[in-house]
Amino acid sequence: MKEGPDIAYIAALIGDPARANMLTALMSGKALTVSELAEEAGVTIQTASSHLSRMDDGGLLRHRKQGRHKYFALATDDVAHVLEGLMGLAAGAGHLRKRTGPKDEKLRKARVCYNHLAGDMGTRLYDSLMAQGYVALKGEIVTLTDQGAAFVTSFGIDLDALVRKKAPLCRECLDWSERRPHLAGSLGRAFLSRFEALSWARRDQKSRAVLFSPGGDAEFTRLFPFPG
Amino acid sequence: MKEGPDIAYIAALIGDPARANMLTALMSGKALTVSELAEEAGVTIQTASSHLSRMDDGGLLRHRKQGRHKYFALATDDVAHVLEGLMGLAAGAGHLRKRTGPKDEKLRKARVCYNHLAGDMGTRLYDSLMAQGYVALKGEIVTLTDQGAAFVTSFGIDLDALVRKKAPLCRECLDWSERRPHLAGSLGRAFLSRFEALSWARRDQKSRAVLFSPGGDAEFTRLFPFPG
DNA sequence: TTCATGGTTCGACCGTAGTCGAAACATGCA
DNA sequence: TGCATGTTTCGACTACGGTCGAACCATGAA
Repeated sequence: MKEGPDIAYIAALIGDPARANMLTALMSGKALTVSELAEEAGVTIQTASSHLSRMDDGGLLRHRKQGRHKYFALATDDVAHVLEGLMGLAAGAGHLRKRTGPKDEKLRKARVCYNHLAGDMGTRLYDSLMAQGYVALKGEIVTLTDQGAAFVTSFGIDLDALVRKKAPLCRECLDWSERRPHLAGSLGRAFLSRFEALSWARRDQKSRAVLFSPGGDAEFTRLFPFPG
Repeated sequence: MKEGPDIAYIAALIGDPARANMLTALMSGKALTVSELAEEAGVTIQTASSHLSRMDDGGLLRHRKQGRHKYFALATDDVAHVLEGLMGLAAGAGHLRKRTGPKDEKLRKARVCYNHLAGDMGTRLYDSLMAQGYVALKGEIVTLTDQGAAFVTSFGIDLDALVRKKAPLCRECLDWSERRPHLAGSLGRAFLSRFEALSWARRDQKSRAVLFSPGGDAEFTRLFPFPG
């Protein structure tokens, strides 16, 4: 009857609690097995299997078979982007699944958004890179400046390796807790990896939280000062 | 059990066909009455009323009572943004509600995205403004340059009036058909209004399509040339 | 006041889709 | 080959929620 894409189909796919739990778990960026996702969603393996194949068909997920395991991950960054947007709407409407607690506090400070850093520290990183002239918006695309390239390399990121990949280097991603953009793309991912390699931060095993050590926090603030 | 916002609640709200139809209709940016939306969704007025109040509670809509009419609109630009993202996923997965036809062609060329111009011409406008240095990305925000301000004013847009409003002047919005950003925000809205005022284009009454006249198309291309 | 129109509430019906148990299938290991 | 583990398929149950008819409420016009 109507024109345009069938948004109800996709939204309904996301709109089931069990599936939403799995998708949220996959926002960690890690590929997870059917059993792990069943556990996350609080549902038996059979139902999880059914849900996962439907989301796969719907283009939300991609999978990789490895021996007798089947690993699922979000299909694209776009999917993660939409999920983050939905989180923003849900948070804005005051529909948190759990009232704000200590865990929530950590998530707002720093967390993994698919594969890059989000939350307060994510937006601070982005703002600081902008303010120092390391990244700039050229045309519709966020680009790394010459100074930025030098900085990134000196920071220990193998820029050439990133450039060789097809994936876009820089992208904006809207943060649900800060309601401002932060850095995504392969560079965003590289920054997070580098923070972990330097032992500035480590990922919480049980949630999306990224835990900075006191020393790491200090180094981070030194290198990425507030723009104002 | 899980941390974070309840995305299933919001997604399920969008995921019902009747509600999705109403939301899609509201992407035109026009405020519509209960009866009109019932018509759009192909459902009786009672059920429409129920759906609308639920979406209102969920923060997706806002409403305004006017006499015995009740007008509904999307609550914020963020909602429109997420809907556009969902359309992108649905289109990417090949789930169009109707197979591509002549109407679809027009939508891809130029359409209304909430209140601003989207589709091929929307992204062309944005790219051209960027390339000519009229807008630039400063920090995390898209800003109008001094030259841009002069241009906009000379084009007949009352910039002072826009600035006086609280709403952000420029924003990016991701286009589902082009898969690239275009200009949103109050300036995006103002451009579309100006195109209509100049009779370069008019809105299709029955769809989200924006129909450019041959003359309007030529003027548009002259003023907003391809960046390449 | 009376009437017409737009919207809401109530109650009942019904179908879809989420759920799980059981059994089959697949893969790796000994 | 046999066994253990991971995943899928099948079938049946159930409940949640979308739907509508009917009656009720609200507003504006005559």
